[in-house]
Amino acid sequence: MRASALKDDVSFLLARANALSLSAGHAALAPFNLRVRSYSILALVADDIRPSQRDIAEHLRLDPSQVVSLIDDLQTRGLVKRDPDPTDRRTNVVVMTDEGRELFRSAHDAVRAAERDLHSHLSPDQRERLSELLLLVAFPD
Amino acid sequence: MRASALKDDVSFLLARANALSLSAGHAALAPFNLRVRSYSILALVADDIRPSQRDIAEHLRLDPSQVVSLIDDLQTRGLVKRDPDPTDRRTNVVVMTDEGRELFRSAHDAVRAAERDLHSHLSPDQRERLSELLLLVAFPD
DNA sequence: TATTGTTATACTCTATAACTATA
DNA sequence: TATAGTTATAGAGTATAACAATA
Repeated sequence: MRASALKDDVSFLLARANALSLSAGHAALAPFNLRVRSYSILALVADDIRPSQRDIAEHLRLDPSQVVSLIDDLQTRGLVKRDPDPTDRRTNVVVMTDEGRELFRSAHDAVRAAERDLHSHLSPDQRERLSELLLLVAFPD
Repeated sequence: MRASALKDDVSFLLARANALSLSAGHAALAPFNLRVRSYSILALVADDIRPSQRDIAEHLRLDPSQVVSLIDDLQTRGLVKRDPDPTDRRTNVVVMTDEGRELFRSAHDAVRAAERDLHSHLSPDQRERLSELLLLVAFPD
């Protein structure tokens, strides 16, 4: 069964690997009341890049309209806030609050632990190479 | 932006790579009136493994109840059919029809072409290694 | 008792179009 | 004329529980 036409199909392997990773991620994030997508936004904002909602949408491959409600939720919970961009009154810049930073730190640890667990059968070298190759595929530019 | 906390996060890269691959896949499959999931079922059935619906569900990480409606659709279109398993009257074995085989062949070509295009910036060696590593991650057993 | 396929339901995610305020 | 954010809506994907037939 493993040796089906799909087994050398990179798209299929990608889909299955991602499904496993998503499950593990959601399980790890549940205690923090975060989903993978809200966690990703926190991660993006955590670096003090001050991204606009548009930046977030593009980097996370989300529609701008989805970002609205995700940020709404995070803002309601006091984890991020919207700052007006002084140079363009149309755009909001998303920044992290102290509570957000703290929650993200714990969530980040949990995610890393889950990931380490999920890939425990890979050698450090294999993990490294996987990461490099995936970066190429995820950001082909 | 590319250099955010997420860039060395395998889960994130996996998610983004999969999103790109899904888009390309859906675009390639649209002319055949297939979605990625129905295509995957065809691919699994195409090898004459005669999988049960349960087998399909497990291998594709779908809930058995989802498989029902996917097979319903494919069967209505005459692409697959359900054969009773002689050794266990509870289970259906899913097999391909001639039309199904023919459609799958064309769809398979289209998917391969799209995939080749999507990974055209990788060397053959990199593609090979990516495939091997993903197989390890997708099937950790 | 446990398992296969099935039905039903609710929730999340994804995709699209249209609107407003700014540029 | 184009872009950022927003609202609304519909469709696809996901998760769960319960049931009949069979093992």
